[in-house]
Amino acid sequence: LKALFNELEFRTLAKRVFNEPEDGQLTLFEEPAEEVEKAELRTIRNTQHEYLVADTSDKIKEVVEQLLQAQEFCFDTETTGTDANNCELVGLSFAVKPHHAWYIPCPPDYNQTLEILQILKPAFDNPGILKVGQNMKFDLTVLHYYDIHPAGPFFDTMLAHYVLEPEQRHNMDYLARVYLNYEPVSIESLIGQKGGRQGNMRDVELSLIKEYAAEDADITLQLKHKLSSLLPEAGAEKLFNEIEMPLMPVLTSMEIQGVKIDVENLQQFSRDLEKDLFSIENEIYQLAGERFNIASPRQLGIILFEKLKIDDKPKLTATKQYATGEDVLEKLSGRHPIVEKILDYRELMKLKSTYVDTLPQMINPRTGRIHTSYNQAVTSTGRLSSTNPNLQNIPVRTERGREIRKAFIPRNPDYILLAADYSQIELRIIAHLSGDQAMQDAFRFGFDIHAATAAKIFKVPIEEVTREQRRAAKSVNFGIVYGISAFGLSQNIGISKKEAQLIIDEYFRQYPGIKTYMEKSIATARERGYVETIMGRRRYLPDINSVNANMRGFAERNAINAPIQGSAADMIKIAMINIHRELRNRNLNSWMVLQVHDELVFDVKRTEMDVVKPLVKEMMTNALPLSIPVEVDINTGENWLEAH
DNA sequence: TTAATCAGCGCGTAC
DNA sequence: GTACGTGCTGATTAA
Repeated sequence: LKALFNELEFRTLAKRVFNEPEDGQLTLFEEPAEEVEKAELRTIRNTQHEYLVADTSDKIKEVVEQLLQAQEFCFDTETTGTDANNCELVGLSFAVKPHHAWYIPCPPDYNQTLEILQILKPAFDNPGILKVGQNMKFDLTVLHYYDIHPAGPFFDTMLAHYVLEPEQRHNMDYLARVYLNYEPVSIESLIGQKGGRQGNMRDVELSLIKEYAAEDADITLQLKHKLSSLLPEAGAEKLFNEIEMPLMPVLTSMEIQGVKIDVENLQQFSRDLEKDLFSIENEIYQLAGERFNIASPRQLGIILFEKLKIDDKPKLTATKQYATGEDVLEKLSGRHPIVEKILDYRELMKLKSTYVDTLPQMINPRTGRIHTSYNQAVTSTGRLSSTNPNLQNIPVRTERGREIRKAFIPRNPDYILLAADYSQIELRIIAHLSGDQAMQDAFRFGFDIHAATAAKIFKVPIEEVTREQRRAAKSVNFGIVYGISAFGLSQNIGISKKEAQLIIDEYFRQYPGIKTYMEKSIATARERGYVETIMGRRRYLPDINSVNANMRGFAERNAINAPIQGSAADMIKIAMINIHRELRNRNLNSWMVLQVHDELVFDVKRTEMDVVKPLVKEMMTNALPLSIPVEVDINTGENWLEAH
């Protein structure tokens, strides 16, 4: 089993950026500094507390009485693993006031645990009580399998901190150190270090697990009080209460539903890929004159650039290896027939190892479906992310890649998939935020925006735009969304930096409002230290005044990109909340199952399609009205590709 | 000494 | 611009 603390450990090391302006407290997370700080942190050993075990039905009833009298209670689940859709409940902890908490152990016998939870149910069901927790999606999912479906309102400390400090980390241990100067009992002290044969919560002695679990509920409740007082001054209350908190149970539902996969189809595809890979592999060995590991960039680089010498001044990577990325190989594809074979090999290998062979292994034995995990507190812009597996990067671009989308199917023959996606949402948001007349007109007239842009920057009538011109214009529009640099654009469409700059200059002449808006975004970041989305989601940009031009440039592109990408995220989140509410209020048997940034996928009961399709379209279109039209493309199909 | 594990990196997928 | 996963590789840790 993996360490349970992974449940809350979301950020990669590389993502840690510590630029806390106010008090500098947050700089204590470099490992050595952490050791120094440890001495000053309070712990369970030097902090007064009363943590009680409730292990009889009478004692549990007493707990419920206390919960029902409270305005809010905090709860936490202890489980046998980190996969909420496939683990067992080991115990629950509750807190209603600081330094006091109860722990209720749950036996391995499912029915006995069900009985315990039935006693607790009135507290969970009561909509007059605020339920507090840390990463509550996990707990709600676990409880779902025990027939407990807690009613809101909710307060998730992880999400509260996410709206306050989106770039920081949000796990409980971190929050406890920063906001309470407290270091909680580590999970490792209970179940051992991560790497080796880590133990199981089920096997931890009651007295130990009680202290750990009760402390979690206690600390989380204390954090709630700190964080809730910080929300108003950060202008984050509305975002928290009207978007992130209501979205949390929606994501819980989506994860629980999961999506069905056509395993036979994938297995056949895997055999096809294997055959093709085998022959490509042998062709490569023939052309190279020797066998080597094609999947090793290092070995491949040596073959291409030292043995075959297909380039006399090969590009190098950060670590001085030969660069063999797709863009590099693409440029060399005329030099030697091996290059195209390598590109083919790469594509097929990627599909096979990342998707075709992996997805079937991710099927949950309990449900027979795939349950991704949406992370609601990881991106600095407000987007969601998806892991285990990541269902937000399923291929769509290439012919063979699209085969994988065909394997996403409805749950049973009574169902059909519905996919709805926003058309050009980020460009529309720029048009809205900037007020640029020309771009607004293009959307109001319903033009193909890339063709319209091409017509403008190449000064030709829109009907005479060539495919090449449209392609270039599309890249420029993409670049605009990302906070364009001449370098980035030149890389993208394979022209010189100078030519790219000319195109950008012309773009800004044609869309002057866009240029002004970008300058304004950067100015705002300089003045206030942050930029924000339509819903007031902030992104702090401490590097905006950096003396380092690279860092400053990066911050400036973020100042442009964050409100755009983030406002699109706000919009689809609002749509998701509204759609989910309507589907459930009407007791429909159709379900939202996937979100891919600008797209929602539903598993729809065929008999309900007449209701669901217009509902989805309406709710997405009007989630966050803009000064220009919002368009939603919507389709149905027997698989995700067909519906797309 | 050897085997297992970890972490960083190159790469490639999505929007 | 925002993410996540896989495989390779060299370094570190455990047996």
